[in-house]
Amino acid sequence: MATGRTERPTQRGRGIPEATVARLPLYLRALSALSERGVPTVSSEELAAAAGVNSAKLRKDLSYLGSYGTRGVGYDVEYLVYQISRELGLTQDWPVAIIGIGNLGHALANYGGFASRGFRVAALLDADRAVTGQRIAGMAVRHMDDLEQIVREDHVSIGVITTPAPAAQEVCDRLVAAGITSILNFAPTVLSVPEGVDVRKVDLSIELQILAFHEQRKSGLDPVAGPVPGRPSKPGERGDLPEVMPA
Amino acid sequence: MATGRTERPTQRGRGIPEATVARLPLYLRALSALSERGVPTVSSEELAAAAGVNSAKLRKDLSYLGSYGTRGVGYDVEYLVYQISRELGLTQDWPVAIIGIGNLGHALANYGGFASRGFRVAALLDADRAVTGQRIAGMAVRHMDDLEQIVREDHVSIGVITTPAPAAQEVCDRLVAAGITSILNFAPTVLSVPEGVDVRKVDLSIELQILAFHEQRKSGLDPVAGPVPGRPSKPGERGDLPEVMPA
DNA sequence: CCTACTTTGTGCGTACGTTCACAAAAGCCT
DNA sequence: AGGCTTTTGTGAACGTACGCACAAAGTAGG
Ligand SMILES: NC(=O)c1ccc[n+]([C@@H]2O[C@H](COP(=O)([O-])OP(=O)(O)OC[C@H]3O[C@@H](n4cnc5c(N)ncnc54)[C@H](O)[C@@H]3O)[C@@H](O)[C@H]2O)c1
Ligand SMILES: NC(=O)c1ccc[n+]([C@@H]2O[C@H](COP(=O)([O-])OP(=O)(O)OC[C@H]3O[C@@H](n4cnc5c(N)ncnc54)[C@H](O)[C@@H]3O)[C@@H](O)[C@H]2O)c1
Repeated sequence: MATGRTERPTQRGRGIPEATVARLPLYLRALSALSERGVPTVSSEELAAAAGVNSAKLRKDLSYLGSYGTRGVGYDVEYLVYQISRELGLTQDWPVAIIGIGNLGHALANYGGFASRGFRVAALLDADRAVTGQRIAGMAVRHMDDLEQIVREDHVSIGVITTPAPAAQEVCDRLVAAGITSILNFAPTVLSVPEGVDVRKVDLSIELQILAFHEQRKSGLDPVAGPVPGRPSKPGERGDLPEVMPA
Repeated sequence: MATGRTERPTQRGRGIPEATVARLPLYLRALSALSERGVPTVSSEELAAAAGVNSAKLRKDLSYLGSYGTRGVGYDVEYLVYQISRELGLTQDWPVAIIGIGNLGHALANYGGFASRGFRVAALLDADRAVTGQRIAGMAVRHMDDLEQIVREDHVSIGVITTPAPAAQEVCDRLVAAGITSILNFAPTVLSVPEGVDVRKVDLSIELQILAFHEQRKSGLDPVAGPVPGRPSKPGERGDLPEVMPA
């Protein structure tokens, strides 16, 4: 999962738990599908199944938003779509800027799924003059020189970083300086940002490594005990590894 | 964060907490950078800073792997790189198949960062005959007809789904039937899989929605309270839609 | 109106994750 | 060798998350 530093001990007063916030989009998606099929109401059991979660969890999550269900009946689909959208801030428009129009930036720029939920690609930016000026998905790639102006004029508040890792921190700093307070980072680096700026990351490599970990477990063999690169080795050492044998 | 269904109550005995597993790749990346710079040892404080976590957490995480540090000194970089790699299963090769070579599949296929950690793109697959046969990154796109054979012959154990959402479950089922037990899903759908198969998802749209939620909070205004679409309302009816006015 | 049934909203026990804080271990210097 | 410094490894306290199970609230039918 791409988990970023959006975490806080959990907000005060009216705060919705972070774990819940992360699931709301899931519910919203399931509800949208129901809505399109013209389904008027849905029970927590059905909705939970569609979202792939436990129904008690779903009910608790929804209860943070308010008491929007009807006992004996379920939830009104349209009404709940609206409430969740509102809570997530999707009733307003969020202009997004994509920085680094290479392989990945290209794919994102061409991606239609963005617009669907109030996220609008407002600008594509790159530092390479061989790239700037190109038109992608009907939009000209602008040069990084124009960053500050673009952010200001288009009220961009979300930046997506798809530059190579070594450039990411620098780009991030510029985005922050330009006034952006939410960043989605695809570069495999830890970004450091001042208080008040949220960073979330999407890291393919980490996801694969987590899968590999479990895959290895499944294949029975414990973490391959093999020739170990000599321990830091003080004086004396135990040479080899644990040597766990699972029967 | 893309969080998938890799969760389990936590393994028995020798089990490493899921949260820890998710951070190991982060430590590994930081350590690799240190290793390249020729740094021989690192303290938990330094490594934690590089990975963007609390040092106590880092030490506890590492302690699950074993007692690999030296008090008063820190951790031997090379040794720790090896231990984490081994634990994650990166000392072996993981052939990966990418299914759905469109915008995103293309970008992934061209991406070099894969190979770096033992993940090898073994096959590119698509259902569209206009796509199959094309060469991408020196590799021919194969047709879905060959899926089972490819999985068998190349020992593919990890599948990456980059098809449109409506096709994802069907593709997933075929992957599972072919023997794949780890799936990374980029399509915005909940996949259902049998016990024993791990699915992790990467969902851009969810990440943006989480950012929007926090962004909205930061902009002061609570979730725009405005004229609400008439509550579900018993009998029939429900008024009209949102009509939010953000002042 | 009253009874039977459905489904929400939530209290509560449990498990999991994070952080503090410190004893114990190791190196270093005299 | 002993004392001083550094830094690990972990016990314990706290906070967050999960899911069961059930009362309360609603619908439906007579
Ligand atoms: N391609 C993938 O499938 C993939 C997958 C996972 C992660 N990533 C990560 O995403 C990032 C982009 O990957 P990619 O394959 O698109 O790389 P790429 O090299 O194709 O594209 C990077 C783009 O960023 C631009 N750039 C470089 N420095 C810049 C700067 N300082 N300011 C603005 N733009 C700058 C370059 O001109 C280039 O157009 C990398 O960090 C990569 O590790 C990519
Ligand atoms: N492009 C992005 O930046 C982006 C971002 C986030 C999520 N996604 C998601 O990733 C997925 C792919 O996006 P995309 O933009 O690459 O779409 P795309 O339409 O460009 O590519 C999809 C590819 O999948 C192939 N395909 C369709 N049905 C198939 C099947 N049954 N078996 C095998 N192959 C099949 C198609 O032939 C096509 O080549 C979508 O689910 C999308 O929502 C894309």
